[in-house]
Amino acid sequence: MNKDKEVTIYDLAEKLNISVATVSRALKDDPVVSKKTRKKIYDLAEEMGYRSNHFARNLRNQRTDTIGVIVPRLNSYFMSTIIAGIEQVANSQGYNLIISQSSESAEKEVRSARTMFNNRVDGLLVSLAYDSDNLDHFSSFFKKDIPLLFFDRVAEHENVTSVCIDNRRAAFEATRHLVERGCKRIVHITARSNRNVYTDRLQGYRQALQEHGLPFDESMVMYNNLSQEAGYTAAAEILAMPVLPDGVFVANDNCAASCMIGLKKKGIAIPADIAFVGFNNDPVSTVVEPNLTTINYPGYEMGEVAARHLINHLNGAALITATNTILLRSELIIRESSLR
Amino acid sequence: MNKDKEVTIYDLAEKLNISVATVSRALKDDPVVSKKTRKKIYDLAEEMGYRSNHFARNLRNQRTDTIGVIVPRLNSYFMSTIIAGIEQVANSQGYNLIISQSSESAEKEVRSARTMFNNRVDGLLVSLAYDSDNLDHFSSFFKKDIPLLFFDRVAEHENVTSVCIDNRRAAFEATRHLVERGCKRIVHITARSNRNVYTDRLQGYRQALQEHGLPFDESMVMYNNLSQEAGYTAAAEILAMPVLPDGVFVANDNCAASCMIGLKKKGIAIPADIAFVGFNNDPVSTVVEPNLTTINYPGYEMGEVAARHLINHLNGAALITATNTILLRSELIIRESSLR
DNA sequence: TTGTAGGCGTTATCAA
DNA sequence: TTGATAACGCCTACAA
Repeated sequence: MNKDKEVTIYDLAEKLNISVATVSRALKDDPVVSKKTRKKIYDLAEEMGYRSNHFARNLRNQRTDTIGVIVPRLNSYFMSTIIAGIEQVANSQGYNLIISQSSESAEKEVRSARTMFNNRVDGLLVSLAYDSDNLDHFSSFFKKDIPLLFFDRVAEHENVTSVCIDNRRAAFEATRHLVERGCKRIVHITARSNRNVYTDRLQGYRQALQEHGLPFDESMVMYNNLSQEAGYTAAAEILAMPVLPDGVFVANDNCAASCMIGLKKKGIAIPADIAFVGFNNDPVSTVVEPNLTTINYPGYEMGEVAARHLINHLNGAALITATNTILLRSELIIRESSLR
Repeated sequence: MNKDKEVTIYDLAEKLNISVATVSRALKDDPVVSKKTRKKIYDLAEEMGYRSNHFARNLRNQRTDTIGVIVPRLNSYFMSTIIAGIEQVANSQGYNLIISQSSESAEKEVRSARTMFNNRVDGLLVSLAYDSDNLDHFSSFFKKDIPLLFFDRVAEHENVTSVCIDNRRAAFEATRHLVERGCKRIVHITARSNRNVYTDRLQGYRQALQEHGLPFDESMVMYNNLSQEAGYTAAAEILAMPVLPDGVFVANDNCAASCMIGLKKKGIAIPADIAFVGFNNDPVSTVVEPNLTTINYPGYEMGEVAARHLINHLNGAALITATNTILLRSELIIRESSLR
């Protein structure tokens, strides 16, 4: 057993006194190779510890069996659930994953895209950063017909399929639920961003108000980064309002939970004084008291669907450009935070 | 601009009437190439949309600039924080990440290891699965001197550096804290696993009891998978105990939080009746009421340290085999759940 | 400072 | 059914 040298098909061929071509064919289960030869080759390969060289193969084949993934942040329960779904599908189909995070910066997203491109990924899955406004950094992918797919944080582009939920509708239902529970002054806490997930939710919120004859008041929309800390700040801001709201719809559970806690500390009763609805169905939503009414966001499923769709395209089983948008089902989960 | 053909250094060389060798050198900023030529080459490369071919390069260089990462699960806040740290360092050093999850199954871990090996990762970062008991599946890495590093869920091996916290000591401090708060009957909830993180915590728990003259009672140790659901079940089990405990130390915040909630629903006052300490400092710990006393686990930092250490070794800046274990600092964060 | 040429390990084409 | 051989794109002695 040679310790410092890789075994190649040449070694196998030489030892068996056959050609590398035959070895190569046998290793790919080409039926044209006789059963006997094939077995001999497999056995020897096993014995000598042969492993195929991906680079040599990729160099020839012009494909990498690798899928690139770019996400805004890795460290959230929500995003990691999506990635788990992606990994599950990709791995079962023999694809590797290269993952990189844009840290919510358009600039870093550009760099990540370039890296992915240079690494010759077969396809790319992207959830866009807060502030990345144009898609020029993906043009190299379009030019080379490398399939691209957006998930969660998406954008319109003729060559790209988007996988997401109907954020407008989900927000509409969340807000309507509050209205039906008797709320008349509903605050919406969201992120200042042009990303679909936020603009759509804002739209759904507005629409629900409108359809129920409630006025839309720009001062009732609060913008922050939706972090836990931001939730506490938001609580303080709410308390400082001339007239307190009676409902709050937050675009993210973590922020909603800490906001609730901040208010409770100041003696506000939830849901009696102010009802709450969050978004995502994060683990915190069943820990905070009262448990948080929220939108169930199918993260794992979204990852699976995105990966499967891309891979189908890669295998020629489906044409990605034919699909514009895949909407996953989301639903309102009603818990105590809104039951008043 | 050719649309369907890759630009190679040959194309550049031909167009400029120089040799590929010069082009290759210029592209790597070899100082031996004259400034003028180098500029010409860079400009043309830019203009023609040249991108280096990683496979060809890897095929020559026998390295991939890729680090493999195997983790038990991707979808936890805790693990994704570590990965974010790894990504940050790896990316800044020009390394790519291939990530795969073992889903807590030794069998899948074996497969993942093989995939990583075949992908010729330059190094491997691993957090072991619950039940993977031997390290045979990494022997191919050892044979080829591919550096391997364990983090969080580690195991002893002469060729592997481990990055973790002092779980025994952290658990000791957590338990001691409960004792100092007057707890005499302390339950420990953990996972049934031989992984260091659990055995060490159990040991720390035992030691703290012992040093404070409290008896260790095997029936006070409850084993489950530390999930949120398991926390509710644990609450029921605690309520069914002949004598209620007055303190609970849980090896994971998520499980601790839901256990607290389960108990509270049945009228148990926390911390007055039963004090709680968790582990990890997960976001839920500041959402659950009362806020959970816990061990702050430096996940992001752990990811950074693990990645940096591996890369230093790869760059020849440090010898990985010389280091046995890197212990990160963890600390007890005292919140209301234990203040009685 | 630049050029020549061989080789990294595979696969596909053509011929036998 | 098998074999010989030319790419795939890059890097690096060695030579000039």
